[in-house]
This record gives sequence, structure tokens and C-alpha cells, in this order.
Amino acid sequence: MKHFLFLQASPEIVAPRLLGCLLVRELNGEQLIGRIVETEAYHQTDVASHSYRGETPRNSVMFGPAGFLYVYFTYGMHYCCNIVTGAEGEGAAVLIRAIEPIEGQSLMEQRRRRTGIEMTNGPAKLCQALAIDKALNGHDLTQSPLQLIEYPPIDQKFIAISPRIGISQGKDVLWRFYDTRSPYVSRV
DNA sequence: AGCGGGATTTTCT
DNA sequence: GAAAATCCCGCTT
Repeated sequence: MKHFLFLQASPEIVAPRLLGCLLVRELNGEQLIGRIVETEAYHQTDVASHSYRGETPRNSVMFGPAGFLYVYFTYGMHYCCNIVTGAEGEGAAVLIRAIEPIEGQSLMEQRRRRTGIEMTNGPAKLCQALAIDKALNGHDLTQSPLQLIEYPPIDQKFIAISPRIGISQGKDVLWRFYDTRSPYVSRV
């Protein structure tokens, strides 16, 4: 049985489709819920992608089936999370760059030691807010304690497109997507 | 508001 | 040994 059929497309197709979908995290009996408002696509044919130079222990989840979580550690202190897309064997994923808190705000504030948009307006910030670390690398997003909830696509008129953030190569590719209505977008 | 630097460790060259 | 899909703080305007 295949869940999340929409995730089996190329990441640049999936990335805007993930806007408006929910991430539901169960933590210590509480539910933390965030609405995805900013995403970036990465693919093995793309020089900015972790999968560009082929499969390694670090990026192997990217080459697996769609619907799993790829978590990586960077800058010596931060975790970032991606949703794997595409066909099995294709190194593709969508980086979740920002979410809008829907439920469990007080616990997110506590975890982040920040309030308001500073809770979740960046890829490493939302991972800290939702307690996502390497233990969730390879996690099946149809299962507890972290689930993706699919929603109908948001109206295209609310989607902005831009170059991706924080990369040194591939800056010409317009694979960043965000919901222009959300104050939680990491930058405009 | 915007810039510059430091934190800190994994990963690959 | 360098760079990294980042964040935070402090300083300047």
C-alpha cells in the first residue's frame, strides 16, 4: 500500500505541493503541529544537492522511497529535515525551511527559548521546535511520532518562487517556494 | 535594519 | 583540511 502518491514526483513539483500540508509530532504525550510554509527542492542532477555526488551513508535516505524523512546535521550544531520524493533509487528530497505553529506553541517556545516567528522560521529552528534530530533520519512519515498530513494544494497566487538559500552553487535554479501569506517564512 | 564573526562537528576531498 | 541546505549575538548605521 502506497501512501503519499503525490510525493513520488520530482522534488521541484512536490515542493510547492507541500505548502499547506501539516507535520504532526508526538512528544511526551503532547502534539506539536506545524503547517509547512516554505520548502526547497534538491535532486541528484543538481550541484547543490547532497545527492549530487552519489549515494553515501549520510544521504542514503534520499535514494530510498518517497515519504520518508531525511535528517542531516550541519554547521556542527544544527539539524535540518527533508521529505524524500521521487522514485526509489532517485536521490531527491524537499527541505522543509519553515512551518507555522498550529498546536503545541508553548512547548515549541520552551524548546526554542524563543517566541513568535523565531520559533520556526528556519530549517534548523523548526527541527529544534519539533525535536527532530538524527534519531528520526529514515523515519516513515505515515507513522508516529512524526506524521505528514496531506492537504489540497494552496492557491498558486499565494506561492512565491525564488533561488534557494544558503547554497554556494546552483544559485540560478528557482527551487524555493513559500506561502506569501505567512509571517513564518525565513526570508522574503 | 544590516553586516560580520563565532560556535562546533560531520563529511568528503 | 575545508566547507557546510544555519543560527545567534554584538556592533554600526
